[in-house]
Amino acid sequence: MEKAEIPKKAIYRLSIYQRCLTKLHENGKETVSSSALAGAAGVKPAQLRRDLTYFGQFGTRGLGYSVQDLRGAIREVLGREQLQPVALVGAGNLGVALLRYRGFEKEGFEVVAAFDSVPETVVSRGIAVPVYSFKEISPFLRDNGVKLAILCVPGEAAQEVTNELVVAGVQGILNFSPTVLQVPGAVTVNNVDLALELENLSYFVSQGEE
Amino acid sequence: MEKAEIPKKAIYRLSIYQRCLTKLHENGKETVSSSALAGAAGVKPAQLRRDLTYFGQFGTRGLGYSVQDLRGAIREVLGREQLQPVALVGAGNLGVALLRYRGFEKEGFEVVAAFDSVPETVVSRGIAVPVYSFKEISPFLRDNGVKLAILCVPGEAAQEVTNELVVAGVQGILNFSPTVLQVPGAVTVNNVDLALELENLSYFVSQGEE
DNA sequence: TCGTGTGAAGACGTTCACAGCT
DNA sequence: AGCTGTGAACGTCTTCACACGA
Repeated sequence: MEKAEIPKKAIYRLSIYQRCLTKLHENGKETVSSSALAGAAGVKPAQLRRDLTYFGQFGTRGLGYSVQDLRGAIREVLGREQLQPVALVGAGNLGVALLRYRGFEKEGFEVVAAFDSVPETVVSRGIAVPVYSFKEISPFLRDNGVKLAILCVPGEAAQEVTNELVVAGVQGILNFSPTVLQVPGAVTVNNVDLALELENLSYFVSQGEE
Repeated sequence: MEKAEIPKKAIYRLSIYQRCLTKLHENGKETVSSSALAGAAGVKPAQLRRDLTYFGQFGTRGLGYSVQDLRGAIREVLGREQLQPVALVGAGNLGVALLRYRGFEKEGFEVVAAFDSVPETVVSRGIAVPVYSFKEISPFLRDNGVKLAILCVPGEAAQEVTNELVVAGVQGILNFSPTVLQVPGAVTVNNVDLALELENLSYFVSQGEE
């Protein structure tokens, strides 16, 4: 992997650029300048150009970028060429909430299965996804080539379940549990910690009072 | 505000340190060294010490930190001395999911009200929080001194609703909508973008295949 | 001339390494 | 002796400013 020098934040911004490009595309725009696109994405033009050059040269000097082409290029970089299957592990309060939410599917991810330690207890109202026991994790993920997992188990169980996911071949984990996960270098963990985010806001709110 | 030089990431780490301290406290530990606490939090000892010195001196040289005292100090820094009321705006799929989740309350935040453009349509099963119309946002938030909001409206409505929240005195917004919000400098926005996180993982997963 | 691509500078955050207190 | 607190070095990301091509 010779791309070690790409900032992780740049990958996030790539997704944002893509959204903006989609909007431009829907509005019939065919080309866009770095300043226009950067403005829409909430970054500086130089940053946008730098981010893109991590992956190649996509623009035409004096003209800008082709909305169509750039969109395709970013999609390819992000590995979103084909639909990615996702497993959801831990169908407790938050897990079921996310299953009901289904916002992932709109964005091109398919939650193909859910797993819970006690699958029978999962209230299945409004859930279109099958719920299996933890025992099925390894065989199912392997057989279906699932490489992405959404982890919503309680903090105490998180590491243990994670180990199982890693053995089953999962390479990316979206971790909603309040636990710092230990994983091999080849596995990526993105943490979404709702309590942490609120606590963080709390700090800035109390700042303002002084 | 003379604390402009504190990295935002440091505030997040503070929350993590606090969780570790709580665990240590429950285990009856009275003091802890920077290396032990840093290990539990998944950071380097020097980073932990640096983070703490942004806010003062809490340790004893040759000895370490008092678990109890440090916990109190961090709590104070984070502005978590008293219960913070939170409003949830946008009771669609995700909004209702989060109301059902109730994981915030465990961590000391109270969701005091929800708002929706069509409050009548909100399925109230399992929701203990009153749902009001958007019109009520300003008076309610003002009267109840709510300074934190969780925003779960669709992307198109996000900026408009945000403006209203800002006028109503909200200073911190946890934004689940896929929109880059424009807010005055005194307002903090933390973005939680589930699709973005999955897309990001998708990049790293496809990296591994090459 | 216009806007991209990029070397160089700058800002920011992290880590080192050790001075200094207990 | 042990561990914190911190100046200084380092690495990383961002921004500038301009050369270069369309």
